[in-house]
Amino acid sequence: MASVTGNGREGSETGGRGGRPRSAGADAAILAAARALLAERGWDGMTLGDVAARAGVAKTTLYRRWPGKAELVVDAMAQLFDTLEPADAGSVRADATIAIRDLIALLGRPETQTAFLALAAHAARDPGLRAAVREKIVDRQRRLVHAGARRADARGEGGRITDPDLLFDVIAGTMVHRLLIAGEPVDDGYVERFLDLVLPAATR
Amino acid sequence: MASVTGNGREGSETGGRGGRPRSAGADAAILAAARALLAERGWDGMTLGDVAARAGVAKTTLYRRWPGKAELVVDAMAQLFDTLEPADAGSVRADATIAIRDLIALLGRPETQTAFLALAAHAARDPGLRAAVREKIVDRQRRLVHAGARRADARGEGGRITDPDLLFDVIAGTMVHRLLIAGEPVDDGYVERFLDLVLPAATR
DNA sequence: TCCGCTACGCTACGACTCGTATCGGAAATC
DNA sequence: GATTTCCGATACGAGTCGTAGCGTAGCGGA
Repeated sequence: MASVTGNGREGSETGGRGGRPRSAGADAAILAAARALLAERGWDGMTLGDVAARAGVAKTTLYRRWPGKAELVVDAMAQLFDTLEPADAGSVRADATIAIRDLIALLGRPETQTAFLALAAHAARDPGLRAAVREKIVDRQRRLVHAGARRADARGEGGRITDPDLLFDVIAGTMVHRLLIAGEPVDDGYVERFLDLVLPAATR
Repeated sequence: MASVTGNGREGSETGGRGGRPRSAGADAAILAAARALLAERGWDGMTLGDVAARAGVAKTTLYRRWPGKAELVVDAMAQLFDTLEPADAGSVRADATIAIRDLIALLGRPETQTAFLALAAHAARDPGLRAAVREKIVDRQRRLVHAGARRADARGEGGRITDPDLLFDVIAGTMVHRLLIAGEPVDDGYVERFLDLVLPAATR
C-alpha cells in the first residue's frame, strides 16, 4: 500500500495506459517528510516547498498528487493512525486500557498535536476534506471499538458492549479534549477513573 | 467589560496616566467583525486587514491591542462561550440536558466550527496561547459542571457528582468529537443515550 | 527502433498576506 | 495651552501560495 488511499491515480496498476509511471517511493518519502516537518515546525510552519525539498522531489510533484496541504496531511496522519491495532487481552477493560494508552501515545506526538485538530478545523469548511478525515482516520478508529465489541460478544456473559459508536465518541472525545484542547496530561489514574465512569453502563 | 480579558492595557482604568485613552467601542467592534468574518470565510480566509476594515479601524490598531490573529480570536470566541450559563432545572439530568443542548448549539455555529479547533491546534505549539485558551474558554466551561455539582450537593441524596473535572472532559470531549471532528450531527436521542451511559456512574 | 504518452525536475511568475515602521493629526489629561 | 497617548493612513520587505512553461526521463505499443 504505497499510499493510504489514492491521491489521484488510484485504482489502475500501471497508471493511465502507457507513459512514465509515478515514482514508487515518492509518496512514502513525501508523507514521511510531511510528518517530520509537522513535528518540527507545526502546521503553519510547514510549507509544501519545504516538504518537497526534504523529500528530494520537486514542488510541482506534490501538486500533481494532492490538491493541497490538507489532503496531503490527511494521508500522512492516516498512516500514523493506522499503526493502532486492536489488542486481545482477555476482557473489555483490559482491551480498552491498552487501546487508550496507545491512543494517548499517538495524541502526544508533536505532529499529531499540530495536525489533527488543524485538519478537523479545515474540514469544517470543506466537505471533501471532511469526508476524507472521516473515512481515513475517524472511521478506522471506530472499527477498533467495534472489533472489541465483537470480541466481547464472543466471550459472552456480562461483557457485551451495547453501543459501540457512542462508546467510541466518548473514549476518543474525552482523550482528545483532555490532551489536545485542554492541554492537560493523562496518567494511568485518569484512565482508571475514566473506565470506572464509562464501562459499567457501556457493557451489559 | 470592554474586553474579555486585557489585551494590553488591562488593569488601569484611565490608561497610562494622561494622554488619549483607547477607543472604548473599538474592542467590541473588532471582536464582532472577527466573528463575522470567521463565520463567512473561515480561519484561513479571515485576514487581520479584513477585520480592521470591517470594524472601521486601522490595521495597526489591531496589532496595538493583540499580538496576532490567534490571541484576537481567543477573545472573540471567549465572548461567545461566555454566553453559556448554568441552568437549575431541578435534577442533575435536567441540568445536564440543558447545558449539553446549549453547547451543541454553540458548537454548531460556523465561527465556532472553524475557530475553536484551529485555536487548539495553534495552542499545541504556543504555551502562551495554550494558557489563554485554557483560562478564557476551557476553565470557564469547566465551572459550569462544578456549579452543577454544587447544586447537586445542595439537593442531597443520590445526585452527587463524584468527579466534576472528569465529567467535564467526558461531556465536552464527546460533543466536540462528534460534532467537530467526526462531523456528525447530535440529536436528542444521542444526548439521551449519552446521559444514560455517563450519569449513572458519575453520580452517587 | 521510433513514437506517443505521462511524470519528472527546474525555474519563474503574479497575487496575496504578514507584521512593522513612519507619519501627521486627534483626543484626552494636567 | 502643553503634554501625552492613541489613531488612521500609507508604504514596505519578506515570505507563501498555486500555476505555467520548459526540456528531459521512462514506459508501452506499432
